[in-house]
Formats: sequence, C-alpha cells, structure tokens
Amino acid sequence: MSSSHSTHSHAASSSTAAPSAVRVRFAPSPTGYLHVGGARTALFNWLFARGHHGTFILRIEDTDQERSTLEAEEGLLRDMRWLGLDWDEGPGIGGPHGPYRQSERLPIYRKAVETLLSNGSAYPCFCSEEDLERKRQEAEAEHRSPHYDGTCLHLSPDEVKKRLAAGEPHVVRVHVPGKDYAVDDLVRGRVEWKTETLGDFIIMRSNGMPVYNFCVVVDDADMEITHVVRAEEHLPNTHRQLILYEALGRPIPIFAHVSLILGPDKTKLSKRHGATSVGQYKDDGFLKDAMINYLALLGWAEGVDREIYTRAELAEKFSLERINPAPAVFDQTKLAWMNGQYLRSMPVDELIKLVAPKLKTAWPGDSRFDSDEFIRKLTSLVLNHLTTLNDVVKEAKAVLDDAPAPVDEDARAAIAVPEVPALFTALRGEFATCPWNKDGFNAAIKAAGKTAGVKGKTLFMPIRVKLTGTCHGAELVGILDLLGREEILRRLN
RNA sequence: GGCCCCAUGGUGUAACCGGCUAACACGCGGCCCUCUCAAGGCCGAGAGCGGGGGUUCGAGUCCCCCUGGGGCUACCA
Repeated sequence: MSSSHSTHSHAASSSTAAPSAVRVRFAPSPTGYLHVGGARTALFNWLFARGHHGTFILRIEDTDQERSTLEAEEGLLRDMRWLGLDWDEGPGIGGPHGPYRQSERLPIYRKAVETLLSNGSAYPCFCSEEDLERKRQEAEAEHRSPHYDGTCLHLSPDEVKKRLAAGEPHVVRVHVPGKDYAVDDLVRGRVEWKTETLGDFIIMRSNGMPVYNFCVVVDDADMEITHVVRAEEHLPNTHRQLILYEALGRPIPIFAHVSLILGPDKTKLSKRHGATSVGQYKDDGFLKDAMINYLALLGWAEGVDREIYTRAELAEKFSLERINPAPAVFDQTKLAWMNGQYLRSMPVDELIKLVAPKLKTAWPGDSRFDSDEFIRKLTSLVLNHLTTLNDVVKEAKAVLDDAPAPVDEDARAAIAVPEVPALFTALRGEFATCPWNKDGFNAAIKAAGKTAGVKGKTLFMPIRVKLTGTCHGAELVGILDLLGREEILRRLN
C-alpha cells in the first residue's frame, strides 16, 4: 500500500489559510559556538516569525549529555542576542510551553513514550547491542537492508511483562507502519519515502534517555510549532518524524529545509575555511546588521535587484518559498563589502561608540581618547579605509604613531626631491602661524609650495611622507587637523 | 551499499505557471574624481545555464538517464 501521507499542499502553505498564528523555533544543541550556518537558520526563523507577527521560540537540544555544555549554551545565547535575534519563548524568558531545555523535559518524553507504548505504536526491545551488531553484519553480508528484524515485536505480552518485571534492560522502538510517507517541503517541494527504507527505530535508550528524533517531535508538537525551518541535514529524519507525529496523534507542521553553507572549496563550511563562528565575526569587528543582511542573502533573494535591507525590511519581504534549495558558498569578500557599506552609512555617533573601546584598548592611558571629538575626527578621517571596526586601530596607528622613515621606494623617491628642504622650511613658518583649520592648511601649503617652487603631487607627497612615512593614506588636511599644530611642527623637524 | 537533496559566470542570486543579445551584486580590469590610497561614479571582461537524450514552433525553465557534489542511514544532534 502506498497511500501518500501529507497534510499540506504547496498552495495551502505559509501565508494563506493558516488560521493559527505562526510559531517557529530555532533548536540548537549546545555542543559548540554559534556557527554561521546555524545563525542563518535562526535568522530565517526569526524573519519569518517577525514578518508574520508570529512567535519565535528558542529551544536548547541538550539530550546528548556527553557533548552538551552550559558554557556552549551561554555562548549561543550571547551570540543570538548580539545578532539581535530575540526570542519570545525560551531560556531566560520562559513561556507557556516550557521548559525550553530538553534536559529538563524528561518527564514529558517519558509520558509520550507511555502513550505510544499503550496505543500499540511502540514496544520494548530487549535485544542486546551485540546481537544487533551481529545481525547488522549478517544482513550486510547477505546484501539485505540492515534494519531491525522485529524480534521483540513478536514477543508475547506475557513474556514482555515478565522480562520488564525482571528489570531486563531494554530500549523502546516505534513500529513503523507499512505505508509510504511524503512531505511537501516549502523549499524542496514534495519528498517521498518508501516504507521499506526504514526499520523500527529506537525512541528511548536503555538508560531511559529519549532520542533526538523523538524529542523534536514531542517538543514541536507540544510547543505547537507551525513551521519547522531547519537545516537540510534533517530532511531524511523527517520520515521518522512523520511517523511519530502520526503515532502521537498530533498535527504535522509545515517543513522548510534550508541547504547547507559551504566553504570556498564547496565542502561543508568548517574551521579550516577561516572564521565560522558568529562570535569570531563579532570579535573581528563586523557589524551585526551587516552580518544579518549578508546572511539573509545567502540562499534567499527577494527577486529584485537589491542588496541592502534593514532587518525590518527583511522581515517584511522574507518568504520561505523563495529560499534557494542549492547549497551556498560563504563569501567573506562580499561580507567585507557589506560591512563597509554599513560602516559608512551608519550615524557617526553610533560608530564612535563602537570604535572608542577598541582605541582605548590599543592606546591605554592616552588622554586624547578621552575626547569624543577627537575620536570622531579620527574615525571620520579613516572611515573610507575601513572594512571592519577593528581596522580603525590599524588605520589610526598609521596617522597617530610617530612617522617612520619612508617605508618603501615610492616614499623615498617622493621625499628625495631637491626642493624639499626649502619646502619644509617654508611650511614650518606657515604652519606656525596659519589658522588651524582646513582653509588655513590649504593656504599654508599653497604658499609654501610657491616659495619652494613645487605644486601638485610634488608638493603634497613629501609632506605626506614626512608626516606618515608613506605615500598612501587619509586626506592630508584631515591629518593636520587631527594631530594639531604642535605635533605637526615636531614631525616636520 | 540503500535512501534523500542539490546543480545558472570565480562567488551570492534573478529570469513569473517555457518565448529576449541570460539580469543584478561581490570580486576582477579600465576610466573619472583626486596630493596618494581608500571611498564614490562610469564602462568593461566573465555563464549560453553539469553532460546526454527527449517533449515542444520554441527549454536554463517540463520529462528521462548519466555525472558530479552533499546529507541521512547511531542506544549523535
């Protein structure tokens, strides 16, 4: 029998009917930092919730006691907060469907297991791991699918009772119905599974801990999740989950499986490709809004020629149906460009708030940084050279630190002009008295150039090199203004 | 091995339920602006849509096969 089992058609999907309000969740397992892939999944959920006046839930999937740590959980929450992906229900907030940490929901899972046991869709299995392993190998040798053979399914009720009473160790398995399943995935379309591809699977370990595939279903059902938006790696699991929803008698949510994020070599993005954690990007000086904007465009597009969106605009335009099913390569170069765009369009007051602590750390005790005005001038001066917030330190060093000797051949050449001594002499005189503003500088430089008989590049370059050691950098008059008369005269000597 | 997903320039994407010299952005090259670099503006080079068969007057868009990636197949999540 191959009756397809699906409760949602593509057409009836997201926005239309949906009498119940949207409820989505991001369910990371706290086994490490927040990965950009996870962040993007969280973002898609968040955007969908915000765009539909729905509820965004954060749930911690920590049933793997071996690998989960509190530290990782805290890191996850911190990075989520930094990105501004605020949740309506979850850790630190609570909500009507708590607790939101799976390790605290054990009684709920046990009760669900009881339900399945008593309605006949699950049964205890006493087979030992060794037996199972042996059977698996036999099956493989004979080229049969290595599925559970159903030994314990056929135990008599009396025997089950007896062995249970004797305290024999056992797991709980779900009996897989003999029919096919299908789901209409919002990003992938219809996906089908034949019944013979799956054997009776475990939902509760012999130590009494429920298994992931079971917990998600119990939780998603209990938390009344309407749309499950998650990574593609969970797509094959959906087969088991459909069976569990059915066994539990709970409505099946709408699914949307988002593709993976790859590194430049097209393999799954990992540490060896460089920074992969959101926290790392934060520390490297990326702006959260740029990060959000970039991530949103990784696998999603509105369909118009546009790159820059505020998060409110993203929430408004975002739709699950327009997510690209193909995996996407994480392009740091484009992220860098995006960050520059945000840096330059950000109100300066906001920018200097972010930049000030970095400068104060780099120049501890330097009183110049007590002045917001100084930081503002400095930041504006180097703004066009910034890719990240952290670049401000590097750029500031170039103008603030004592000018080194000419750093390269071009610099040496620029200053090795015969008129240069005369130019500097004239310049010292002009700078000693000129009004200390841009008009004053320009007049002074022009006058000194006239005296020494140079103009244009041969006038500006020697000054630049003398003051900063290099031919490249920020606007010269801006540097003069920033450093002040005294410092400039000192460097000119 | 079995099952499932994916496939447009170097990268991210667009091209409505088939109809254009395949569009936009990043990156790249050039020009302009300019004391330089950067930023910004303009112009340009990059794909004939993984390959092969179909269907059709017409296919990147539909169907089949293949190839190549990836995922799942755990008493991991």
